[in-house]
Parts: sequence; C-alpha cells; structure tokens
Amino acid sequence: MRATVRDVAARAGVSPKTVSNVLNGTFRVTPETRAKVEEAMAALDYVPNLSARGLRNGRTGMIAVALPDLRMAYAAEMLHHLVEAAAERNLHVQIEETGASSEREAELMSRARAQLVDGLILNPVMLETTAVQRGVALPPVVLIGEVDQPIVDHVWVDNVAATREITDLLIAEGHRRIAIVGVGPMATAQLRLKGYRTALRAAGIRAEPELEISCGNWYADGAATSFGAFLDQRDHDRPDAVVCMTDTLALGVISAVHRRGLSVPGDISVVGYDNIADAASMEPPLTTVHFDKQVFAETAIRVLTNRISEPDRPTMSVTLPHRIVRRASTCPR
Amino acid sequence: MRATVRDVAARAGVSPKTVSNVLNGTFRVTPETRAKVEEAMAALDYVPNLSARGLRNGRTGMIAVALPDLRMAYAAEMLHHLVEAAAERNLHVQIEETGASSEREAELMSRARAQLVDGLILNPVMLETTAVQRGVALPPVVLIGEVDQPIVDHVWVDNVAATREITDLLIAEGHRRIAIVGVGPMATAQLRLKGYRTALRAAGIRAEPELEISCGNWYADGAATSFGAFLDQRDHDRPDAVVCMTDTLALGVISAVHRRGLSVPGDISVVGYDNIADAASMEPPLTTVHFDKQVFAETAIRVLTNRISEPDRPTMSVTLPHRIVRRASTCPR
DNA sequence: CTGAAAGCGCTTACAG
DNA sequence: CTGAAAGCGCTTACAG
Repeated sequence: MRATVRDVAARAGVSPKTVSNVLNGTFRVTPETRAKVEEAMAALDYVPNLSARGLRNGRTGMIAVALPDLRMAYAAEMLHHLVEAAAERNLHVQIEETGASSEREAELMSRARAQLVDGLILNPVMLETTAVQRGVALPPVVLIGEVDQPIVDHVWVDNVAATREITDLLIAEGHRRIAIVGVGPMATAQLRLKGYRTALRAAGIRAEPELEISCGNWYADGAATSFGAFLDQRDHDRPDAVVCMTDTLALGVISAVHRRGLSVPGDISVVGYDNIADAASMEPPLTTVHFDKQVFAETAIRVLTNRISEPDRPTMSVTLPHRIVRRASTCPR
Repeated sequence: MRATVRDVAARAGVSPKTVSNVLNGTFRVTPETRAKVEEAMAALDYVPNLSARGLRNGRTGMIAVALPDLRMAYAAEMLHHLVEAAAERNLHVQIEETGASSEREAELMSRARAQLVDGLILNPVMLETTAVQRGVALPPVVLIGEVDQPIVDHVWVDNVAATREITDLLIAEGHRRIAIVGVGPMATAQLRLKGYRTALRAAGIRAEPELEISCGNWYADGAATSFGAFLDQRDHDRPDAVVCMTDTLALGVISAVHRRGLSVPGDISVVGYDNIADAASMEPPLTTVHFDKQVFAETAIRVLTNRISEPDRPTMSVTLPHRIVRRASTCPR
C-alpha cells in the first residue's frame, strides 16, 4: 500500500499537520522536525495523492491545451512551448485535439470543469464568436489564435495584417498574378484570406476567385494535390506567386511546382506562414511570417494563471508582434 | 457554486446513491427516476468532480505520455495517435517532455504515481537498462521505442533490423561509400548505428569512423550544419549515399547537399527513418523506414490498460512490423 | 510550534 | 430499488 500523510506523521512522531507544513511550507518548521519528516517520507517512499489534494484545494495543478491537430508542425511547436511555460509554473498539461470540429470546441469550453483541470487554453479554428456567450458559466479559458471576441481572454497574432504584409512583399517584388492556397471555412483561413485581398485591393490588383484555392486538407499532400491540379488546368496562365496559409502547405505547393518541371522562385515565388523549425531547411528556404512561439506560449500561460487566480478581472486581448522573414523562395519579377 | 450529487439528489427527490447509479450505470434505475435525475443534472448544470471520483476510485482516467521533444515530427505524430487511441478508451492524456535527459526519464518512472495519472507511456531515449530496476515499486509503465529490457512492458519496432534493411537497399543499388548522420549517445542512435554497421559488415564493406557523423541536435538545422561541414572538408572524397537516422535529419542533409550545388539522388542518395507525413512531399520525395504509427499507438495503449487492470501479469514485449518505402531520393550507381 | 477534527465530493458496502 | 453512513487522502481553520 501507498504511504499517506498519516503514515509519515506516525513514523516521524509528529501530526499530519506538521507533515503538511513541511510539504507546503505554510508555516516554519524547525530544522530537526523537518529532517525527521523528510527521513520518514523517503523511508516510506511517500508521494502525495494529487486527487486528494485537488479535491481539498479545488485546484489540480493541471491545465488543458486544445489544438486542432498535433500532426501539424505549428501545433506541435506551440504545444512544446506551452508545456515548457506551464512547467515553469508547476503546471502540467493535458492535451485535447478538436479535429477542427466546432462541436468539440464548444464542448471543451463548457465541460472543461469536468476534465480535472484548472483552466483551458483553446486554439479554436471553427468556433464562431456567437458560441462564446455571455451568461454561460465558463471555466478559466484563454483562446489562442483567430477568434476575436470580448467574452474571454485572448492571445493572438494579427493574422490579417501579417498576411497583408507578406502579400505586399510579393507585390513590391513585381508579382501581379498572386494565388493563395488553403482557403476554407476555418477562422484562420478567413482572416488570412482577408489580409491577402486587402493587399491586392490596396495595390489596385483585381482579386480573381479562381486564384483563391482551397485544399482537401491542411497537410502538405492536400496542398500538393490541389495546387498541382490547378497548375495542370492552366498551362500558360500560371500565377507568378503563391501565398500559402501555412508553411506545411507551402511544402506541398513547392513539391507540386517542382514535379511539373518548374522552379521556385524562378517560375513561381512561394511564401508561407508560421516559420516552423523546418522552414529554413526547405528547398528553397521559405520566406514566411515569423512570430515568437515561446513568447506566445508564455503569454497565454500567464494570462490563464491570472484568470485562474482572479476570475473576475476584466477580459484582456493581447496581440503579439510578427515579422516577415525573407529567405530564398521569392525573387523579383 | 458548482452543483454536487447532493444538490442533484435533492432536486430530483432521490438519494445520492441513485444519482450515482444513473451516472455510472451500476444498477438499473427505472426510466422515470432516470428522467428526473437527468432533468435535475441539466437544470443544475451538474458536472462530476473528477478529483473526488479519482480519490474515491483510485483511478483518474488520465495517463501520461512522455516524449523527448514534441518539436520533432515523429513525436508529434505519435502523440496524436496516442491521444486518439486513449480517447477510444475514455482516457485523457497528460503530456511530459523529457528533453532526452536520463534523470528526467528516471524521475518520471518513479514519480508517475504522483502525477494524477493511472499509468505512463514513456519513450526513453537515454534511459539505461540498469535504470529500470526490479524491486522498485513501478507504476504501470509501457516503454515505447528503443530500450529493450525484461522489467516493464515494451512496444517497439526493430530499429536494428530496419536500419540494416535500408542500408542493404543502398548497397544493392551499388553504393559503397555510405555515411550515417545522427550518431549520438541516445539509445535510438546506438541501435540504428548498429544496424548500419551490420549491413556494411555483411556486404564486406569496411566501416569508416569518419563516415559516422554526429549532429549538434536532432533537428534539420543540426544535420545541415554537421553534414555540410563534413562535405566541405572532403571535396573529392564524398560519400555516395547517406543513411539519416530520422526523416527530419534527412531534410537537413538534403538541404546541405543542394546548397553545395550537388543533387539528390544524382550525386548523393539519401534515406531517412520514420516516414513522417511530410516525407512524401520533400524534395526529392524521401525513401525511408515506415511503420504504422496508429497501430503502434493503439498497441501501446492496449498494453498499458492491460497492465493497469492486471498489475501482476507477466511483462510483454511487442515488436511491430516495419517496411522500407522507396521514393525518389535514391538511385542506382 | 503542534494536535484533533472537520470536510472537499464522490462511490461503495451495508441495511432496509 | 433506495437511504444513511463511512471513507478515499489531503489541508485548513480552530484550539492549545
């Protein structure tokens, strides 16, 4: 049987209270008493029962992180930094995948209390603003990413501005027929599409619906298939640049271009979004939107812990900076 | 305040026991009673307190998964499948990162009981066999990956055989100066190096220590730097093929080759390991070692749940099949 | 600085 | 089929 505080107290010749004091440092304990208790804990191989502590304290020291799909490099990198930032505050992370389902997103928000966690960091890709309703008792939640609303805390990068800037870069280099890959119902896709259109409009370039290309999935192979089919349909009427909604999609687009005997950036310039770890090693190295994922994660954790400790403080929305990283996947026309 | 079973029982006019029966289906409950209880739960927005349930039952319904580094595509894909396989058994997953530290790995094994989890799936990259000692009270643990030992359950792919086979393929295509990238102290690296050496020896090719290349890190940029420096040292004495210990390392190696004006596979053939999602979209598409990560994850979860329910059953070791996937990154010499 | 008691919310024998 | 009681292991007022 596992040892409990009572066992430790008995062996050390003190009360459970004293053991608790040693564990939690609530009160000062004389060095001798502390030594006795620590000896007893070691001898009995004592490990606190976190369920009991959670029941008593109303806190489990665990938070949940919900991301659409861990197989995406962006999500995996973000989770890594969230786990590290949480660990610095002695928090553990439970992982949930929403699979880009709005039901799953809404369910997580409403049922987070059951999940043995003190709070939730949710990257909602489908959640409509209307789903975040005032009046419903929400657990401590921080939304990361694309849904802007005033009901719960929010940390994000300005996707519209970032996509506009990277499109501006292509326009400044002389590109005029600029496609975008990754169009879809997700909030992320909507915002990035908006940034792209804004840039075109400001430059006096007419948006062409057929240059706004959706994908079967948001993996490299989905982009390769969709953009490859698009290229095959128009032999002489090719775009001279492609804005990809993620770096992973850019990998697929570049692959489709290469397989048709064309070159990047010689024939077609390609840009991405996220600056994942592999972006610099891609062939060619990818021009993309960078933001500091470690700072992003630390900010999200900080906002969440503030919310947990002060549930009634006003809602906050934090916009983190981004910048364009120029590499070799674009060249002037 | 949050509603409890007592509140629900009071509102439904029944005892807490009956509420519990409805929740857990322990006993049959008349449809009318069930309806009353469910109405009360809905009206009070009742959500069970999982800490209390965990304290009472000795089970939390949560398992921990410990991986060296989520930023590696292999780890992220594996975690995705583990979360899915766990969800099918109503288990949630808490994530830990070990950062390839043997202290952290050993600590997780010994302290898993504290972490509010029923069991642990650990991918140990540094853990020495000696660290898994008989006699120490271990929580339910399944090791996935490279450490073979008889003390705890184990699910893996035969890394030695797989690396030998992919090296054999290069030899069969006429390559003779074959380098390997990713050498290091990790168990994974040791086993894969062994498979590579075995293949060379069987073919009568002398192993050359300088062709066994270590990396500063196991990311693409580490491989690009190490292999690039290696190429720069030997202008005319290049290898004609490279076995990369992971697909991510292969991405870096290919990048280093291209940046020196050489071609893959024209000048140097390159193979990887893991068959990550992006491997087929790489430039060129990568020949690599494939295994079914979904089956791997389901097996690990199944073995762990068996261990949790029957702690004293004999230890088992499961070896899952692998195969070589041929793509365009190699060609005959 | 320490002890004895109460209670977090749940489920499980134990009675009826 | 249901009720009243006990207890999982912890921590926190409450006394001393």
